[in-house]
Amino acid sequence: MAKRPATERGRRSRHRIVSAATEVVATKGIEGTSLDEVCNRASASRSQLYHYFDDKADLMRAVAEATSDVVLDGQRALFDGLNSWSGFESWMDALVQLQIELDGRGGCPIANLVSQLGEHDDQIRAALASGFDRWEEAIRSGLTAMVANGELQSNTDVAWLAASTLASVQGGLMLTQARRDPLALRQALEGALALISSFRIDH
Amino acid sequence: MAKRPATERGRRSRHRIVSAATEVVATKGIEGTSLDEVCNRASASRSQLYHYFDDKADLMRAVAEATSDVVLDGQRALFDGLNSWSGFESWMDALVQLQIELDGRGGCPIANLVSQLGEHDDQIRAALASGFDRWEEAIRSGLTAMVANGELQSNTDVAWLAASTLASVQGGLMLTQARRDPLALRQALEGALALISSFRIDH
DNA sequence: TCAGTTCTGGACTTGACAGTCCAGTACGCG
DNA sequence: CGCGTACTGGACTGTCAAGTCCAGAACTGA
Repeated sequence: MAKRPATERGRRSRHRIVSAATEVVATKGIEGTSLDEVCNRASASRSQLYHYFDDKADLMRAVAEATSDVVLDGQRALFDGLNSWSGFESWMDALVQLQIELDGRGGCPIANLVSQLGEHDDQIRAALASGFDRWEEAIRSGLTAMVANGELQSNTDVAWLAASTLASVQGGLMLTQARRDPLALRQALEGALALISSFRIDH
Repeated sequence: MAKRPATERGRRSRHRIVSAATEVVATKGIEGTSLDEVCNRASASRSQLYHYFDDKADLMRAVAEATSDVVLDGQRALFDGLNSWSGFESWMDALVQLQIELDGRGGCPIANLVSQLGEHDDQIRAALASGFDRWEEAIRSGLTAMVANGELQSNTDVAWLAASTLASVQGGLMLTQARRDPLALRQALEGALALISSFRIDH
């Protein structure tokens, strides 16, 4: 049975393993990740890994949560600006800019895990879905603020608009990954922005 | 070296293998697919497989092409109707309906392969990208027809609108797969439809 | 019919990986 | 200090998958 670490040293060991596994999985996928490689990268041994995790699937659950956290934490500052039109523009520009720097490689780490799981592990799927939920919630709360401060019409269906916007992000990333061309993401986000703008109030 | 089949029997054998592999990959993913299982399902032996394909990666290239074909052929009839507003509605309804029947499972088979490959095999990636290109082209050509027959404004940027629409489809499928809830796809497609409708000409 | 090619069967080799085991070391606490 | 618990090292095992090999069957065309 997997043990929660009880000491500071144990916590650090577990964290090293999860971080290493998250990195390897991000580049090689779940099935392509061997526990040997994780252990090497984490400077840990097999028994340490099996001390903290039941098996590979258990480790992958931790990886799924860590991946969601990394993706969302990386946008935290931008999320805070989503309560204005220019904040949305900044957020989307940053997403496109990142893809340009990555040369269209990688896609969305959360989405990659969803695809790789297939319909295999329901717990992991739920963890990833919760990552999407938090992402959508950040968008929705920004839109709600824009309704409140009079930038968007008061009858705007923010839940729907947030869901649709996140879908544009995800689809744009997928197409960009397939084509190695950030243009697809840009087009998708311009679409999302145009849709939001149709609810804008002119001043 | 992989041989193209020279006889009818050979063509049938090769086709059986590709079809079996495509099915297995669709449910278990690339890494989760063993050649033994493919051979069993195709009622073929290992040497048959290696007679027609260099190695697993070579087989997966064929699977990627077959997967794109299956996905696009399944929408062929609906694509033909994309030259009208109601055709778009029918197409999107069919996509949502399919996800309802599948209980939100599976996602887009092309997208799944893109994610699973990571940045591993460039030939396969290109084959999948070409699948997306054909898909986008079908949408674009429908939009172009709608401009021509006066349903959309003549200055509509159909290339952008098609790209954005396909992104909504893909993102909607991804979120639906993660959440096991077709609502996400519906919301995404309603967003895409609302964007298209903003270029509509009232009659 | 008969030679040459295409195709097929399945055993075999090799390597990699998940998971086990147990002995040993560090740490916390009385 | 010394006892018990938390943690660590790394060798070991069993399983499974990719890819090889070669003999033999089926087909083709003359």
